[in-house]
Amino acid sequence: MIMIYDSLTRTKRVFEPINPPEVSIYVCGVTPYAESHLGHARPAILWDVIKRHLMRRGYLVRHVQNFTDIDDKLVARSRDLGTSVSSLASLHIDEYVQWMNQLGVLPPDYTPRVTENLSSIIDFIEALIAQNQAYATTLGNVYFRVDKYAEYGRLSGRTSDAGRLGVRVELADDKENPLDFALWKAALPHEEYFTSPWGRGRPGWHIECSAMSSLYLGQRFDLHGGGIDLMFPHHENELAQSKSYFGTDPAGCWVHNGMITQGNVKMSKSLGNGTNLGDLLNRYPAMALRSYLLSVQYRNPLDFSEEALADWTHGMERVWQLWERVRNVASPSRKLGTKWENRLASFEERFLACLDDDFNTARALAEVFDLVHDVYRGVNEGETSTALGWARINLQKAHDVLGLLPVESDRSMEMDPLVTRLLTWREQARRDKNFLLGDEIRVILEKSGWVVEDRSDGSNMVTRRVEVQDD
RNA sequence: GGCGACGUAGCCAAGUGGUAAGGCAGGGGUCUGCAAAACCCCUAUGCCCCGGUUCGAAUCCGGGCGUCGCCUCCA
Repeated sequence: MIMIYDSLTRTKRVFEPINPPEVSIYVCGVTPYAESHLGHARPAILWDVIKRHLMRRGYLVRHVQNFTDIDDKLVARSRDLGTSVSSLASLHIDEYVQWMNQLGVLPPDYTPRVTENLSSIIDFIEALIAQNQAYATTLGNVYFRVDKYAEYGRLSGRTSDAGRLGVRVELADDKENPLDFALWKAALPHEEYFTSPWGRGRPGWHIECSAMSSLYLGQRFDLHGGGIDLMFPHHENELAQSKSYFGTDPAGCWVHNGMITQGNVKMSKSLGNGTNLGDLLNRYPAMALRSYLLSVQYRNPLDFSEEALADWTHGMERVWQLWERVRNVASPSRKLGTKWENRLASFEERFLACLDDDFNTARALAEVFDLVHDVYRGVNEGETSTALGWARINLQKAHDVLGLLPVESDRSMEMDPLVTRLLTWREQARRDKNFLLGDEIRVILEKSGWVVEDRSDGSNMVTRRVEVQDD
């Protein structure tokens, strides 16, 4: 039984898919007018975990995440840069896809772009006009008629009292009501445009999601995701559009993730205070970053600090170290009946139960650390092969859903031939008991970022040091 | 001003009525040529403050104080 918190009803409820065993998911993606920052990785990783967990629980998942590849910011920025909207969007989409790939995020089944779905969007708008739920103006704009939609404000908890809702809403000359929002915006003479029954222009921000979610998933789908900052106005408007058109709630459950802040200030592209993902991925193992974002329950805000990330990475290194030791060991063959073994045998049950409860990845990760502890308890009792066998099985199971073990791209730290030579030289020195020389070589390697650790069996392990940037 | 979150050890963070998960840092050990790593043990009589409900509250209710998000593009 999976429990999920629904932002619309503000309750945690048992998840019951509309059409089991299928689960349909629509997540609001990014507007690729600038580089993605850490905040964009949170929903991507969250939904990746949700998807993997649902699949582990036997569901067939269909996952759609859009790209808003046309909007005011893209138009403005591409003009500033002297490039086209589509090439600016493609640049940032490609980068986003590459970073998500590094973070182990499985690609959504569909990643529709607004510019590739204009006919569906225009059809949707025409239908709303036909229902008298929207109106076109002489300026070539089309607006949604909020007054005609009684439930406006249901999702965000705002009343449709214009005096409150419209305090800071920009008044447009051709709106009947300041609360009305654009479904189609007329292009200015110098702007890129698409043609429509209302003239040259582009879709409003919210209509794309109503059109594309229904196109790819149907009038009703199971889960709708996005950042909490999208709840109003974006999701409120989207709900209004879809409910008006179809007469039913589009989503069975609305799932909103909390914001990532830095120094308690929200990261945002417009503020320019976002921590660049590419930079972080260069300096930390991708799985450290991924698991760090999962170390806080998704609805809570996550205040990012480099120090916290570095601390978290140290903790994860213990898990990775155990994985290195067990990745090729055999499955346990004997049944001992000890307490630690029983816990190892029931690990997955507890692990999945954590995720069943509103995808509590923080608790699931705590189970992983407990798992490490239980394994060593077995090792310390002399039952090494049984304990390590369980470690391999359980770490793999945790990894399958959470994604936390090193991937090949992380391990691609090909050593410089010079580093290899130094290591060989140092080994010879140690064999000759020339520890003074050996230590000197270790210092040299450390200065160039390679940490050498000697093991008790005579071998050694070389790792690249995680660099914590000062300030 | 309206709507909504949150405040748990030095730091990060779970926990929605039953007597404080987990991680980092810190202290003490084991192991090691040394070092590091790894492993073991220890570390909040208390959960922002004040009242209340209850046999029992970090958890529920009321009132404070503080922080943040949304109301404008935003994951």
